[in-house]
Amino acid sequence: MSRPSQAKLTTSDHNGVSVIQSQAHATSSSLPAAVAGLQQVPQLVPADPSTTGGKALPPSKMKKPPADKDSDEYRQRRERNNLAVKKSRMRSKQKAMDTQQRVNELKEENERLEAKIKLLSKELSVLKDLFLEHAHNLADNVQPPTGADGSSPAPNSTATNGQ
Amino acid sequence: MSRPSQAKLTTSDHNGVSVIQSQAHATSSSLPAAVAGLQQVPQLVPADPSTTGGKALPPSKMKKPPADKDSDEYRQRRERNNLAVKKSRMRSKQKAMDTQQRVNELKEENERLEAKIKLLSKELSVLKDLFLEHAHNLADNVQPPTGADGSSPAPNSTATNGQ
DNA sequence: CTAGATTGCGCAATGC
DNA sequence: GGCATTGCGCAATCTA
Repeated sequence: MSRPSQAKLTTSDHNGVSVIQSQAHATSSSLPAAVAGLQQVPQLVPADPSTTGGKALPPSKMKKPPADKDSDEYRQRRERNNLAVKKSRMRSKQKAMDTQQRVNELKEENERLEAKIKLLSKELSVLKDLFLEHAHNLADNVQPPTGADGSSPAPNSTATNGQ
Repeated sequence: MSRPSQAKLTTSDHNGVSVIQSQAHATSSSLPAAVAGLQQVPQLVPADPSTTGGKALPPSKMKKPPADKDSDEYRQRRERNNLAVKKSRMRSKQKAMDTQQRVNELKEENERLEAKIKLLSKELSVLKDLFLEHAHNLADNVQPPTGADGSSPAPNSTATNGQ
């Protein structure tokens, strides 16, 4: 033993062990040649396969051998996983950046649209004013100083604007 | 010696060593009581401080002691860092989610704006049509079957639409 | 210089 | 059985 490994009260139920690493994670592989001593692998595995119960092992319920650290298989799996992890993380980061970019684009577009709205609104108001003026002119022309007739004044319409 | 630690050709110049861990990263601390044997710490540090050159060590250029694994200080630092890391990652994730949210909001707003533009455009076209109609009516009224007068027709204005 | 914040990386559990 | 994701710890670096 080397560490107390006190009871874990946290939700984290990881294993909490690591050993040496340091290898070139290239596709190639330079396996360790010779290592002297030092190999604390909690080797708490059964001896023979029949320990599982001798049955046909339905859903397969057995303790996994703590992954033989020196196994060739193990190193291979690790390397593959490391690669996958790197890939996944890169994509994740890329996605984040893309999202950020999207935000910027959308913001720009928004401004564009708002500007257009402003312009259209202005145009509309101008046209409406023209209309009103016209109406007044008409009213003044149609009812010249001929006399006082009880005709109702020009009907105005000023309710066409909705937020 | 414990591990080959082969020459690192990769850009990564990490250290590449880890040992056992597993501790509750709570604010409290339950220090390890007793640990037996097992302590492979590559203790390749100078003996006395004068090794640095005996000078006043300007930019301070000395190899860091590989962090005594069992040191109390060490564990404390690690724990703090682990906490910081967790915090940082949480914030990072949160930020990512916020950004995503922002995208959704902006998209909605965009649709809203586009709808408004559509509406305004329609209103505008209606008004313009009304105008044209009016102009025609005027033309028909101002120039009744009285004869051919060389008056220029109603000045139309149809160039007010941008983009 | 000390301490937290970031970041790259490997490990292991788990999802698919 | 294999890649993809994800939480986590370590160490180097950045930053305050």
